[in-house]
Amino acid sequence: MKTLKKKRDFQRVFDGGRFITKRESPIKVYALKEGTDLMVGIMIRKTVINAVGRNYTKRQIKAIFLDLEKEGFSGQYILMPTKGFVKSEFKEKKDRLRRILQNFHNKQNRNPNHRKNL
RNA sequence: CCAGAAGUUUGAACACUCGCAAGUCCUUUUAGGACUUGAGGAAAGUCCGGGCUCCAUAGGGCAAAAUGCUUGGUAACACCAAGGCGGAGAGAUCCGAUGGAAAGUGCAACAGAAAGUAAACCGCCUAGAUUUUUAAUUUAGGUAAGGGUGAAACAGUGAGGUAAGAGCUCACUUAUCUUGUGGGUAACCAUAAGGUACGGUAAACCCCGUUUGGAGCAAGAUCAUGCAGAGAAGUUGAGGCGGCCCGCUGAUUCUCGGGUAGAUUGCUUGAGAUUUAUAGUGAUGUAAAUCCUAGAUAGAUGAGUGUAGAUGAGUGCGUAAAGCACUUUGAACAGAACCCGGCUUAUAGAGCAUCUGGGAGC
RNA sequence: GGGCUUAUAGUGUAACGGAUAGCAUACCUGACUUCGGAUCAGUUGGUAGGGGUUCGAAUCCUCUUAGGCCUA
Repeated sequence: MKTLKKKRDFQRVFDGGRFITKRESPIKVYALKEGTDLMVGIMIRKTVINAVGRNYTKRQIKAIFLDLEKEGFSGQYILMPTKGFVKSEFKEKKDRLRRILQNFHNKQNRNPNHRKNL
């Protein structure tokens, strides 16, 4: 797992990718299916929580994505957590993120077949 | 035992799995392995003061700003200690931007007669006039003792004195000034004599004393990468010393357009830490020994699970308190970014030692 | 890193240290109307939070909180 650091990395994801979560979801995820590596960028607003909390969520998300990498996920993601996500438990966070990524991957794999059938 | 006051220390343990940064070593070679180390008392706010770097070795004047009892401490301070004075409290103790109002200017709503070189509303007294004549009205004076207003009204009490009164006089008291004496380094305190009764506000302007050159690690130094030049001013002094003038310096500077934006250093050995001795009421100083203890760069220093578990809540036993058992909950404020000394603000809980008042027992 | 500045009713704004903190609009109540709007009458609601100076503070000083702007 690697982290997105430079401004141009973020810009590339924003240009090529799209939102894969619903509007009322507590965490917003921007995704781009590209390459075999798993890359994550994290954006937390200053108004959401103080510096200690921001670092804490960042570490938790890193730990979650390390596990997800072992399960075989790939792609480039930008995460934007809100207050609801930050205050939830570790297990909730992990389940939610895994579900989001699974949905995204299933759609990516299914869509070409779907078109052929039509 | 209850109620308070003030100080200081600490501020989340163990095991397993996975993972981050720096350094050292090893293997193989630019990846992997082993070992060691890795966030606070406030790292925060950025409110003061310094170090360090560049600009004159940081110079003079004006302006501006800060500060304001005394002595000491310190690299320095708007910090700290001890003391003086004033205020709060029954006390331990706490609070104080605490120089000058007799250099000048201003301000004081409402109320009140009057808010400052003054003042007569009611009242008191004297004289005259009129009338309804031991009284009332009115005119001219005297009067700050009494009333009422206000946050604040030119000293308080008593006696004498007087037409009535008044520091007008006297005694004691209060405040303050001058001089002397004694104590204290000093702020100041005590006391004697003589004078005075001169209001408040400077966190209003102001006056007086003291202090302050500017910029900030994106300071500054070095190496790479990249591009395209054009115009204007300038040794008859551009620009700089970021408020202005003097003074100093002495060749580049400005505008438009184009281009690159990576790395090294500064960077952690320091007004350092710990222990002991010693000087001092204390802040703090001195000496010796030992130790080296984060240096990231969108920002590392951890994540999960389990054990144990402060505290809170509930239930049961118990007359009640204390206590015991079971269930559940599962730990405050907060993240270094050049470095130090303070201040301020946030902070669950735990420990240590001290003082005051009250109650009960011996 | 270094400076400056703001906070007044739901909203937009006034206010010399002395007011019961003003004005507009919105909200609410009543009248008018068959009903609604417009109109008329009336009510509610506020100095960002602590502490100090002063007889008296929205105003002066100071700390905190939340914004905004300039600059390197």
